[in-house]
Amino acid sequence: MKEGPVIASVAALLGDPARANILTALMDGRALTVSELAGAAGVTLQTTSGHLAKLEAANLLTAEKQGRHRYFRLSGSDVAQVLEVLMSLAERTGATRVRTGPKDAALRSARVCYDHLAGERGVALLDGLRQQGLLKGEKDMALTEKGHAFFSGFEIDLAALEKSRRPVCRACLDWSERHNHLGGALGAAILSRLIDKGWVRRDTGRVLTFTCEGAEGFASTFTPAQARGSQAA
Amino acid sequence: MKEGPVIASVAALLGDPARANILTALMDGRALTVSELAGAAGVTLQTTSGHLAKLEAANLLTAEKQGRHRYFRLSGSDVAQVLEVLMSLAERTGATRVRTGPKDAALRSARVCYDHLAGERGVALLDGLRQQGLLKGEKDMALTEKGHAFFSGFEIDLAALEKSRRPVCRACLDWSERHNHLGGALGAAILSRLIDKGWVRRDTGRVLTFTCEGAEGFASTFTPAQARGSQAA
DNA sequence: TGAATGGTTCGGCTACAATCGAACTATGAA
DNA sequence: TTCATAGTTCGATTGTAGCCGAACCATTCA
Repeated sequence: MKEGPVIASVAALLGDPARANILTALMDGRALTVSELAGAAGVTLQTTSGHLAKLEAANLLTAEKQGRHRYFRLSGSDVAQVLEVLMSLAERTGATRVRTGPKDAALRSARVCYDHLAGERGVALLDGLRQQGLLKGEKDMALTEKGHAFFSGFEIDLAALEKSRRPVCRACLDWSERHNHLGGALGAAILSRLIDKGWVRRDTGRVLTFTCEGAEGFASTFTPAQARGSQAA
Repeated sequence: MKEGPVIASVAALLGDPARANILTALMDGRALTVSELAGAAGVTLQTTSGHLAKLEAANLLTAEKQGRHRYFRLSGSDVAQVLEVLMSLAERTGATRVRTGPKDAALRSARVCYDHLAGERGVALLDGLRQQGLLKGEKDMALTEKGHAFFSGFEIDLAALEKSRRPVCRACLDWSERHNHLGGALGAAILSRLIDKGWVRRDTGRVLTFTCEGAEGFASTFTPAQARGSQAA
């Protein structure tokens, strides 16, 4: 049978510190150049190039060339999900060190997971959508009629989303919260809309910052009145 | 920040072939001795001992001594879940080689994931419970009243399950099916009940075999009439 | 054209970690 | 007691993979 080695090869790829840094740097879903990744990984350009070749060969990353740059991104949100699950395990087993710098708190509050919102806010978003009856289902979720109406009001082009081969709604396990948040095409669309509206700002790394009116708007839009009470700054 | 290394250390543990074999051998939730694991890993006893020490230090395994044996088991079902997710990714990215021996098909049909039912049957079980309105919710699922009644009829002591600190219902991503199946205390209890009733037999490894009347009983109990049609042998 | 920037390839160095033989401890059986 | 089985510890070996310096392509800009 030998199924062990199957997971071993991919796990070994994630097991090198430099590569792990590269992958987590890409968890925000953006595409980065080799030099940027070299900076994130803390190794030289040559070394980074070698790592990227391996990751690409294993289909964990995809590359595209633009001018004299090569941009790398995760090959799919499932890669990001594996990373989140691993962080979750690492935390449970206490492999976690130092603990909670100031940035850590920000990460727990709101961060980008590949291309959608994660952290407390991400979980709150999904819960809110469910409580308002806009979304139904468990793993393969779907929008209700009410949900369709809601999102056209929110200026999201659902028809376009449904055309792509990417699932519209997808549950994604949240590393810090241990609940699901909303991924998929809709999750991505919501985040980009939040940014467009100026509700959310993208900091360096994966941290997302809610503006003042953004926090209010978010809460009143997605978090129904009865569900409030635990909304940190 | 350096969060990369956090996942790197645990991923590196999973990345060694011998250790990966050890862990997958333990995925059926049973506790195995050092010698048994040495056999599964294909290395000598000394080497195995070293690996086990590392895995235990990282809290991925727990050990207990019994006479002159030492039994190792996964430290929790979350470890099993990480392994399943990794397999899932390995399959998607095509790290999978040779493909589908006869045993592979059996594994896809029904296998044990830590201590509960996985594979086609596992997914069917969860779907069936939902369709019959016995279970509700998405990630943190819960039994409905109807569900409570149903399982006392099935001779499962729910009160006992609820006393343990382990969650009663837990969604667990299925490696082969890419859907959820039912883990948690209830998932474990159901599987052990299925075995007690003689509906399911545990083969070597993780394969589960349904007896003839077991397959019938399972279908009529958990799979409501309208959901049938795709039940392989 | 030449210069500068972004990436890749090559070769050699280094370090680490997996492995096993052999010696040692502990439990149980005769 | 003595023997046998289960497991650990130690030391030495080995292989491999990460790393970087240096040289080499490729693209853009002047």
